Amino acid sequence: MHLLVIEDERALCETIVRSLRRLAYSVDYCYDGEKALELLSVERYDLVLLDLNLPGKDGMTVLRTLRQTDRETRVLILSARGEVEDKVEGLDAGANDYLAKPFHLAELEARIRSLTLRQFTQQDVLLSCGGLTFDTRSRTATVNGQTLTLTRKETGILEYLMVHQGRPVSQEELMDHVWDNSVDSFSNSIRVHISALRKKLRAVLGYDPIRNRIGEGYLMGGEEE
Amino acid sequence: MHLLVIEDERALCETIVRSLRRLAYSVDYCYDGEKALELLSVERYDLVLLDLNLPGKDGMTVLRTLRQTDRETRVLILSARGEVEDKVEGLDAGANDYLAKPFHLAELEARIRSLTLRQFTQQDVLLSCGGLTFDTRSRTATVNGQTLTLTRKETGILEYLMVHQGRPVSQEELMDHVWDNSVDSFSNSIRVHISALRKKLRAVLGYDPIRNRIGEGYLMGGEEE
DNA sequence: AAAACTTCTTACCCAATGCCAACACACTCC
DNA sequence: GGAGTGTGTTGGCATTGGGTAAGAAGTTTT
Repeated sequence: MHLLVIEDERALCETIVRSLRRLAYSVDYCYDGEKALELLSVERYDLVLLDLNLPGKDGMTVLRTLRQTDRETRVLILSARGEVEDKVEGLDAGANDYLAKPFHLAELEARIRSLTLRQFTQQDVLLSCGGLTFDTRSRTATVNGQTLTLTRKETGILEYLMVHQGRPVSQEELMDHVWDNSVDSFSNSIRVHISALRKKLRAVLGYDPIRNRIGEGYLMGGEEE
Repeated sequence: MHLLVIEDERALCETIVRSLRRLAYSVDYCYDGEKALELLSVERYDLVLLDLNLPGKDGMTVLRTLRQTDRETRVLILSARGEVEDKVEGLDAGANDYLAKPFHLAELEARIRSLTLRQFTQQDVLLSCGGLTFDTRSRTATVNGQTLTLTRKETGILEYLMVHQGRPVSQEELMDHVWDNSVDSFSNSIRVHISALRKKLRAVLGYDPIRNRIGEGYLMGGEEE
């Protein structure tokens, strides 16, 4: 874990840094806002401990500037100002926590643990193949920025094929994964949907990215020809 | 946003619930730990406000039990016990924040915003999409300065869609997050509220910012076509 | 307790979607 | 080449999902 401590009271700063380093965190620190922004623009921190009363650019300015470009880095405000309005302002400006001075190191450390533990974040997974891109979060397919309008089944088929790129997928397998309730497999509805999907893809891509291997199934990706 | 308040002091519980509902949150509540665990095993909440001093199973037990199976749901502890050791214990047991009583509603609300919003979205207090802005602080929607008058459900739906911009949100998901008590999903009340919301938005924006993808859900933001 | 507003239910409409049948095509094996 | 099997395409039709209006049933406000 890489932390940054921004605190102009040297003694306090050193106390914090020392105790965090003892806990095996990797800690940078600085005493003013300018330096802080400089560090923040170069390094990537997991968590920033930010004092509000800083010489030069004050803490709120640092926070707002940071948040213009970076929403991800966690920020814990440390401030002598413990009024409700200050807390509300700090949190609404994008801080993840607000601890009023004076505080106990034990509490600070507990809050740091809580903030650095958080796993996630669910980022969009982009599948791509040829000029085709599929965003699994918004469940849309795009070809150089242009969104395709696909029906539900078409979307489901395309997603499944793109997830399993390079491997032939049998009709039966598609039935099982794209259809809710196993329908009788004598129907040719899959072929109908594949057909519609191909038509749309061909219209935009200029070629058909879905290949068929007789008896095996449908296949996207894999080697080129 | 779907919240659960667990607090045995009836008066306080009601105060909190009422003030949150006024902000158009969907709020469930209960007075003891057993009931809480029951609710938590059935419903899916965005955030849980947890008192520690509960009859029956106490708050820490509830938290630990929850965390055995669910690391995702956010928990904010509200406690009369403000000692450092209590805070450390609560946070280390998996709470995401700890607020000592007595507290100001304004601070509670700010911390709720911090915990519910930043989990999903990159944005802070103001969510925007098209010409539409949603202020998560006052929980009101505006179009170039003009405030829309929305009902509670409309506000809840709009907020949820705006927080999850770029992703289709199913009717079922809306049911879970905007409605307090799960209603049978055969009802089309969602469609009715969506219809009303769209009418209001259309009147002011001149277009409908809510798109529908049949079988998938409703969608705001994302690319244009 | 009436008034005003919000929410839910019912009912009906329309359009998007998926299914089927029928047929065309391609490949393989003889 | 012909028979057989697997696949592609099309258009019609039934179904489903979603939109809206109107009124009933709750809520909150006055």
